[in-house]
Amino acid sequence: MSQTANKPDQTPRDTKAHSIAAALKLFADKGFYGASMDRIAGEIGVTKQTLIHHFGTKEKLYGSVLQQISDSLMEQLPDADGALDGFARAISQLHTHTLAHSDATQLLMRELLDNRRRAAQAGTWYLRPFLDHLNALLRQHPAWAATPQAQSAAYVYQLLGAIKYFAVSQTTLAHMFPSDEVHTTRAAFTAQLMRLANAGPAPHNQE
Amino acid sequence: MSQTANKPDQTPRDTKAHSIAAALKLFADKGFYGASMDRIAGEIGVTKQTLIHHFGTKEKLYGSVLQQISDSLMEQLPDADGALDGFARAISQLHTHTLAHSDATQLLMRELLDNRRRAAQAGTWYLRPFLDHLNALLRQHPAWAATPQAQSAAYVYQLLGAIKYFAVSQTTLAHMFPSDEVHTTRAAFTAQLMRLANAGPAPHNQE
DNA sequence: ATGTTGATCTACCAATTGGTAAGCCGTCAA
DNA sequence: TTGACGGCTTACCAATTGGTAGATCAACAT
Repeated sequence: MSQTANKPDQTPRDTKAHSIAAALKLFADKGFYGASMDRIAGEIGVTKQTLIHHFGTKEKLYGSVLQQISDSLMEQLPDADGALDGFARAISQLHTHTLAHSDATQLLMRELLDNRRRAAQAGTWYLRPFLDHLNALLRQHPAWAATPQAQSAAYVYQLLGAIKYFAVSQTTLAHMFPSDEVHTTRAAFTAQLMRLANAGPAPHNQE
Repeated sequence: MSQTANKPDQTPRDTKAHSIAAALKLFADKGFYGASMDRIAGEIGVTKQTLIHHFGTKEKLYGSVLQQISDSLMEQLPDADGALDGFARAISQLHTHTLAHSDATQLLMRELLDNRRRAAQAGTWYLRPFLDHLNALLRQHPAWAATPQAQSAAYVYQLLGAIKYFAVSQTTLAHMFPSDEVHTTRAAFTAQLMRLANAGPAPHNQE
């Protein structure tokens, strides 16, 4: 901070990437309204106007963050020609290794909460490509494709549900009960839930 | 709007209740930062200063909202001397009939996301009494009390998880896949998950 | 040298934020 | 009647919000 005027000491082009990273962290931490342009810019040592220069508006910056998350998820999706076992395992790992521990998860949860308002009425539902791709993948697996839309919806339901379910409970529980036993129990329950999710669509059951 | 000066046309004392109701709705919809005092006040036809007069500060208004939710949940908790079956069913109904469809759920989800920051550092974790009570209840049920803290934590984990899991997925899925099949599948999966939750702490399993 | 372009800055701006100060006006007890 | 009090108001306030306008500076092609 407090440079003379310009700062050629760092690669100029990755300011955009730095901005998105900082915005991701702050949006995830404080939400859309809670994170100000000044704060985000200050986090990477530039002024708010630099962000505006690169992204135009706050909404578009937010959109860029979500877009990057969506792209990242897309890249991690397994190929369509893989076996069902490998496919399920890849999805599971995508969740366990990426979604469960990242700021992106927190932001996605916030986005899902705000979804109906901002994303829907703005006409841009950034996770759509990811979900469509997932849908297309599932459609090619006969074992899941009895009713393609329903199956993919159910799967997305489980996936997104798991994202929220795991991530929030993790921090919340750790705050409420700083004990190791909690994690043991949680791990067991998690395993059971994953088994349930991997078992495919829910069968009929009484009551 | 545009009254002369006072407005004795409505009971004066329930302005506080109206304020909390309006604040609940707006906080749930837009989050803490997204809901302004002016907006909340305008929603019930008073000025922002009226809210400040009653609650002191925005944080305290937010706290009052959470407090009321917590109290409401407390009231719906079953008695400690009931049978385990009835207890589990009461909790299940508390979720199904109250939490799954209310603004309170949305607000609680936001609160859980913000929890670490605001509630924790402010020293007021408003759900604490509710959780403590739930903990005490579970402690009195030997079937659950092998490791009381872990069991209650696991149960709270399931309960809070279910809150988020159901509510968010409901609106999100409905937006993504406006189909009836989705709800059918979801209902079946929900039933299975509830069965799992009602079965008590997760047993060990391979992998 | 000379333009051009793009990244960044320093001013500003109107609007909105949460909050203070002081007063008005009913109700109700004395 | 009087006076205290609580509910609610109209001013204000400093700070912060997202965003605009214009200038500076480096890089790079001509």
